[in-house]
Parts: sequence; C-alpha cells; structure tokens
Amino acid sequence: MNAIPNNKLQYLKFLSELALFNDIQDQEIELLLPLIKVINYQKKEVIFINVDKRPGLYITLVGQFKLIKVNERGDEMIIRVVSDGEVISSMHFSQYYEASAEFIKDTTLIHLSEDTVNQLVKDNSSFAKNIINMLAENIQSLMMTAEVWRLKNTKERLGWFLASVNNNNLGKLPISKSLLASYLGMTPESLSRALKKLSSEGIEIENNNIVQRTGNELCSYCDKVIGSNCNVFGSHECPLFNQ
Amino acid sequence: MNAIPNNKLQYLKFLSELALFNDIQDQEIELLLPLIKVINYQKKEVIFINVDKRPGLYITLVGQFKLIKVNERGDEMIIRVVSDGEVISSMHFSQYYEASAEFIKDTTLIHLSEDTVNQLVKDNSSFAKNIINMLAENIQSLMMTAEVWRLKNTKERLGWFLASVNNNNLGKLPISKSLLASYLGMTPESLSRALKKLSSEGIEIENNNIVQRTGNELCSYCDKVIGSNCNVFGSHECPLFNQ
DNA sequence: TAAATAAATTGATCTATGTCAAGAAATACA
DNA sequence: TGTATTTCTTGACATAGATCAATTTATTTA
Repeated sequence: MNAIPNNKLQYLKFLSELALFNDIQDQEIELLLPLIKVINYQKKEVIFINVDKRPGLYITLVGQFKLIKVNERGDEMIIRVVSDGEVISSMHFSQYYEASAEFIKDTTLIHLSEDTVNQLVKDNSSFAKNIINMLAENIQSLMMTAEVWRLKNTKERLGWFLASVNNNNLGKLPISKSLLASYLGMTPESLSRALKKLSSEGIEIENNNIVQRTGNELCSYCDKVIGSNCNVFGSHECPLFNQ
Repeated sequence: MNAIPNNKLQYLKFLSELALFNDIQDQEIELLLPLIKVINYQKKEVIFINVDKRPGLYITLVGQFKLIKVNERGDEMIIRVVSDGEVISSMHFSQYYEASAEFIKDTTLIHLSEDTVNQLVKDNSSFAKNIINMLAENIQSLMMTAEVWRLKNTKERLGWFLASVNNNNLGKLPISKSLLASYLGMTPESLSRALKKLSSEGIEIENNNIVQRTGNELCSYCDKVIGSNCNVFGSHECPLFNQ
C-alpha cells in the first residue's frame, strides 16, 4: 500500500462518468483532484476498517475487494463485494462499526476525506443528491441480500444470483465459486449441490459462463428488482408478469 | 385509513424535535405543514408498499408497524420495526422493490411527498445532511441485522437483542415475543428455548422486563455499536474493553 | 369475572445445510 | 509442458433449528 502523488488529471474522466458525479461540472471535479489520495492494495491484502483509522469515501478505480465481518468462531460474512467504479463510504458507518476489507484483485482506490465529502454535500446539491442515491442503493442491496439469505434456500439463492448476473453481466460469473458460496451464505459444498439441482433444470456453469438450455430457465429465479434491467422485463414474454 | 386535514400546527413541535429536522428553523418547518398529509392506520391493517402507489417519506407520529417481505411459501421476514418518531423513506427504495407494512398498533403517519423531499434536499443543505444521516443509520442497522442473522445462533441473537434494548430502553421488551422471534429470524419455539438457555446464565424476562441476576450478564452479548450508548462503555468496568 | 381467544412453552421428530474426508478438476508455477 | 497447488465435487455423517402437536399461561372480550 503506497500513495502515488503524480498527475491526477487522468482520473478526471473516470470520476466524471461515475453516478456519484452526475450533474457535476468537470471544472468542479478538477477542484477535487488535489484533494484525492490514491491508494494501491495487493491481492490478498486485508485491512481493518473502522472510523478511527480510515473514514471517508473510497472509489474503486480498478480491482475488487470484499467487505467482511468475522465472528469469534471464525465464520465469515461478506457484506458486499466491491468492483470497478463502485463506492464505499465508511464515513457513513457508525463510529464504532468495524469491518474488514480483503482484496480479491490488485486494487487501486481513490479516497476522499470525510471533510471533503461533507463540504461538497453542503455546497453542491447535486452531489448531495448523488450521495443520497448511492446510500439508497446500498439500502436496497442490503434489503435484497437480507431477503435472499432469509427467505430462499440454497438452490433459490444461487438461481437468484445467476439470474441477476446474467442480466447485467452477459452470463459471465464475476467471482469464483467459493467466494460466491460465501457471498450467498453457504459452504462451497452446498453451492456445488445447489448447482447440481439447477443443472437438472437446464441451468449450468460451463467454464465461468452461465448457460441455459432453452435460454430462459433462469427467469423463474428473477424478481422485479433484478429483472428491471432485463430486455424482456414487463413484456408478454416475461414470466414475472404473466402469472 | 383516512386523512385528517385539520390544524396541522400541532405537529410543529413534534417535527422540530426529530433528527430529520436538525438545524432547520421552525419557520421553515412551518412552510412544510400545508404540504404534509396525515394518515391513520388501524392495528392489524396491512398495506402493500411499492413506488407506484406510495412513494415519499413517512414519519411515525405515534404507533408501531413492521415492514415485511413474504416469499411464495408464506415465510415472512421482518425488514424493520418502525416506532414513534421513526422515519421510513419508501421513495429511496428501488422503483420495483415491493414490501408490505403491517400495523402492530393504531398508527398515525405524517407523509411528505417525494417532490417535497427532493425540493428540500435541493434548497436546504442541512436537510440533505439529515437525510444522509437517516439513510446511513438505515445502512448501519441493516448491516447489523445481516450480521446477527448470519453469524449468531439463536441464543446469541436473543442475547444481542436484549443487550441492545436494555441500553436504550431501560430493560423493557418493546415488542411481543412472537414478533421478536420473527424479527430475529427464528420461530417462537426457538426463542422460547433460547430464553431458557439465557436464564441459566442469569438473564430472564419477567413480565416484559429484562432482568439480569448480577446486573451485567448481558454485557457478554454486547458489541461496540450497541454498547456505544451504554454508560459504562469504554470504562474499566466494560467487559468489551477489558479482554 | 368467566369464557373465549391468543400467545408462549414443552417435547418429539424431521430436515436442510454444515462438517469432515477423500478424490477429481482446474489453475498456477517453474 | 509437467508438477504443484488450489479449487471444486462427492459421499457419509452431524446438528441447529424447523415443524407438529399438546398443554399451559396470558390477554381479550362479553
């Protein structure tokens, strides 16, 4: 982990395309550039997050990491998997909340300090709106995850996940199976068995690609939130609206 | 459910004391009063929430309700129990997210429309900050709940819950046992058995009051987030900081 | 205040998923 | 390109907590 203090102008385009900077002029983002810190982490590195140490807002320039909690027994829960362009706002965690980040790939984060963010929220209502949207999406995804964990069995959880990545990721598994198992709150063994059940329904994973026998088997695992970015969603072809 | 359009000035004091209106002048809140809608619900009433129907922001004037999701099998998950003074912002749910609210007590809600809220966020950076804080607290509580569901067994979940209400509620159980069971993701039978195990550790519920044999048995179920509003938290008496 | 209804407890049993161990497949490395 | 290492799969078994059923206790309501 080390800061690279060189030419930050390269980040302008990246930042300006993020939802977090919607409706914000390039010149305003440029004013931020001297304030950002760029931090590199290596694959497998683990950092501890609490507000004392690392408050503020992190934007993933490139890479992937998981936000995790571990209990006394060593059981691990993945709160979130964060990928390119995604934002994690530890400053909005409670002062005492503790979690860890474990890097899945070599990762570069862009950091904005808590003060910088607060000042932006105060001075720029578009930024405030963007922060609100980001937090709302977080809530959304946490509610969805809670639901998946609580109301679905292992097969349904896996089906739900595959349906969701199939939409926005063109059928490619974005994370390893064991990471996925952990993310879905099951063991790799259970995931393997769930996959077996799904394959009898015509859903398979063939070298990290999601394959459906007739092309719409996963629809039965879809819901209105993940379906909302599917191209047949809401049409007469969509099983969700045809029951 | 029916609107009562009479003298809304009575709500001014109530609203001005909410965290949502921190650092906002009374005269600004007064401007809102003509825009609010007051809605009454009866105990046991159930409403369906999605953005088409009921967007905006609801403030609980008095009463209690639970926000729930139900799957095809009829299993129910409580997302949140909302009590006096608490806010629920359905406008920040995804457009397609669906949940139900079931009223546990006769309840009066104050409603602000999505437009009103958006306008306020735009015009008043204090309000924007308050909305951000509210959403951040939501995230916090969802992360905590996820953790409790995933990493704790039934006894630990119950202990954790009792420790948390014992701090900020002076040892009184705020909801019924069966509602609590559902909130903690277990059956009433399992809650009853968990309670039996806790009672062998000196923790009991005697007509809705939480009683500890020596007075600090629940400390072993505390964590840094719920402990942060405990009066021995961080001192040499606090077991969390003494290991 | 009694009867009716709902909530909580207890015991017996069932089941989904975890754990452990061994082998197969895939990936990394030299 | 083959060997080493990691990841995945499969089977046998264990277990926490669910389900079902029968009481008991508490709360309404008449």
